Amino acid sequence: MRILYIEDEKLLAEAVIHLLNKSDIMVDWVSDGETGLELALKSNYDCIVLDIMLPKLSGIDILKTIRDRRIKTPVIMLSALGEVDDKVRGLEQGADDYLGKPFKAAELIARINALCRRPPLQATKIYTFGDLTFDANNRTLNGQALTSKEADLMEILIKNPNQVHKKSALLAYIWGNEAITEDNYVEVYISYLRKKLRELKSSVQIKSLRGLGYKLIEKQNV
Amino acid sequence: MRILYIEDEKLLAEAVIHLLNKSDIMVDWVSDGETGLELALKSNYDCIVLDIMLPKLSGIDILKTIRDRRIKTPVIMLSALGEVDDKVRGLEQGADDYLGKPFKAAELIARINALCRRPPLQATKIYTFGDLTFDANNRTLNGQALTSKEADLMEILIKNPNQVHKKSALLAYIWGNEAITEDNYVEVYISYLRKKLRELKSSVQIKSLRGLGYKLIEKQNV
DNA sequence: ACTTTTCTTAAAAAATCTTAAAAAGATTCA
DNA sequence: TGAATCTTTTTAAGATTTTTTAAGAAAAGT
Repeated sequence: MRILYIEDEKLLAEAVIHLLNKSDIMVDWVSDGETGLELALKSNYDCIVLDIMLPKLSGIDILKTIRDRRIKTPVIMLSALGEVDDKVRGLEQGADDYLGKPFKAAELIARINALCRRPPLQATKIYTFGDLTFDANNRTLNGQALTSKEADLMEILIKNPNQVHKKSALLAYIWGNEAITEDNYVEVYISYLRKKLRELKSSVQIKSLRGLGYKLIEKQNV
Repeated sequence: MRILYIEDEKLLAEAVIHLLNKSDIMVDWVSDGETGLELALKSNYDCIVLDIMLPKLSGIDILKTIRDRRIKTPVIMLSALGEVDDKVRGLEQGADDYLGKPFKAAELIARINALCRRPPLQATKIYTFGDLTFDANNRTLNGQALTSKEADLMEILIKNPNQVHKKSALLAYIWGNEAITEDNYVEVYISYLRKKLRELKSSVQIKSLRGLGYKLIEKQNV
């Protein structure tokens, strides 16, 4: 999602942009009305967040112009609390929502999401191999819950089954290459996973290759 | 829509009422401050239009009293043009809008409509999952009132049940990650919600995924 | 047979979760 | 205004689960 944010207070803008980015909202920020209007007319945003007090061209004027041009992008107006006339004029002019300053970023995010009707999306990360289904979001293996480290390990193995994963690579990936020399971490968790595979009576197993590493295979294969 | 109109100039009032009625706005008119205040406190209007110069009790006093009583009905103040002090005082006291006399009825109608227009966010937001019904407008869960933080949390969970919500995400969403590092807030409120779910004897429960977050599930599921 | 590597497990340590309850802050009502 | 009540924030003491550690058993290679 991409929004246009027209705001002249630099510090506020930076803070807000940072938080919006964290919520997967890309922000184009401009600090004066003229540039803002130009972008609003030219580009295709999912939403426009518009401060009312702006240099060169007021938020109300921008709103009026884009609505005159039949651009229906949702607009959220911002203004200092108490500037009642602005609020009224904004809504009359076709703003979709209004937020008084100061506001919580969380509320702005909620309103942007509400206006854009974007269901908070989460990529489904589900992998299968043989009779195994690993759900990386829920950290379950055929429904059975895994701990985080177990899940980390299973995710690597099942993403590339039938392929050897070096112990050092697994270690680096899961424990972060903090100069840990303890291969035993990996061995312990491989052991835990094997136990769970046995419990599930899976046809899949973890094969170890001495001196090399591990790979996920189906029992009949070698 | 029904409004209260407090105005001592009979001729003006009659003209205005006539025009408002034409726009489907029902008007209760009183001509003195005391009666006006009484009605404002007792009845439930969509909006109050309040002249400042009134016999017995001034508009400002009325406004102050009803705001002290936490009545949030939108108020539009009227006063002779140029009485800037009145305007300022009115807005300070919590008026939502201000109109100088003489005014055009059309403008008053526009402002009444603007103030009473429900922001698009408040469209009925009712979510259900299992035997739960959460009303995000009233912030009730199966009729039981939730506090605002509880409601924030429940709203996220029930919007996407059976899906893991990371603790950091919940924190960011509800507390607006303002440098708060206390994950414990989320834990505390999860605990409150669980207690209420128990009280409701709901078949829905909040499952925690250690190190990940929480999700709403039906008891039989895993 | 001997060395090295890997496997398994128990239990210690650390991290995380759950609750209760105190403290602080708001709101309501007389 | 001030007492009473409700809500939110903070703190903290267990529970519970996960991770780490460590040591002996098993397997593989030479």
